[in-house]
Amino acid sequence: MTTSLPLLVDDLCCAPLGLDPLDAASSAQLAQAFKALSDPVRLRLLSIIAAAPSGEVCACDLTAPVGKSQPTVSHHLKVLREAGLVTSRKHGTWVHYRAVPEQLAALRQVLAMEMRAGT
Amino acid sequence: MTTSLPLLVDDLCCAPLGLDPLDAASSAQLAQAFKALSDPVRLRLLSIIAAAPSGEVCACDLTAPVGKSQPTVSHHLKVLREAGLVTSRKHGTWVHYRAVPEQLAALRQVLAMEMRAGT
DNA sequence: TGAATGTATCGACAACTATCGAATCAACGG
DNA sequence: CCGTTGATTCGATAGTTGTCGATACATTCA
Repeated sequence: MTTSLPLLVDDLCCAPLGLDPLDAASSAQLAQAFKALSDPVRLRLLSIIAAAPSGEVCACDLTAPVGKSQPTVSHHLKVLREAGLVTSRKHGTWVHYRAVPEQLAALRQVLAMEMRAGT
Repeated sequence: MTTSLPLLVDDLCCAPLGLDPLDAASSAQLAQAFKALSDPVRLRLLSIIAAAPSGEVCACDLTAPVGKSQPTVSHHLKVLREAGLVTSRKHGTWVHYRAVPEQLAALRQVLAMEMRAGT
């Protein structure tokens, strides 16, 4: 960019960029959260959990709907948990999962980035 | 909450799941969109594009901010384009990228899944 | 205690991805 | 025409990830 001595070249290429909209650190952190949603199985799991009437879903009821093995589902639930999208709670032998609305809201807000474009 | 540890536990593991909140097809399609956001470089690129005052950003001005090689940036822009998050427009020698607000809005709506939980 | 069941972890493998250098394509200017 | 510049594509490689079977852990029940 900015070739050597642009004489007539000033208007054509680009309007000046906006200010730094997302630094490297923030983007890395957010990317991890979005990465948790980048798998169909995890999306379905989260969807099932979030849409549960009681707000909680037993892990034992999550393997069948997604059609994956129990270790696989456990792995995906761990990813969702580490991304802060769900929380787990032991209830006797079982583990109940619950969505974290605040985290979902945070991601929603990031996707509203185009709103920040002034003028 | 409520009473804890019932003795004859048989059916009480889980409250019945909600209805199918996200079928396999939808989740696959959505996962692809989120996957496009699951990389820090792509997030920054989209952020820069979306926050541009003019609404468009030349590809030539996108390599420096993310600190990646030009082919790499081109690759990421292609991913964003195929995910429907940005559109490209040739302007002479340069290519200008523009965010797609509708797609961002669609993803925001998906993240509002917990709102669909009735009761 | 031992058996049974629900979860989580481990080990391994196949598939995918990010990254870069080099080559190729496209468009403009002299 | 060529030469320059921007953008895409290609080939290769290192790292990541989804998946499952086998295993280990935890809890409840007999």
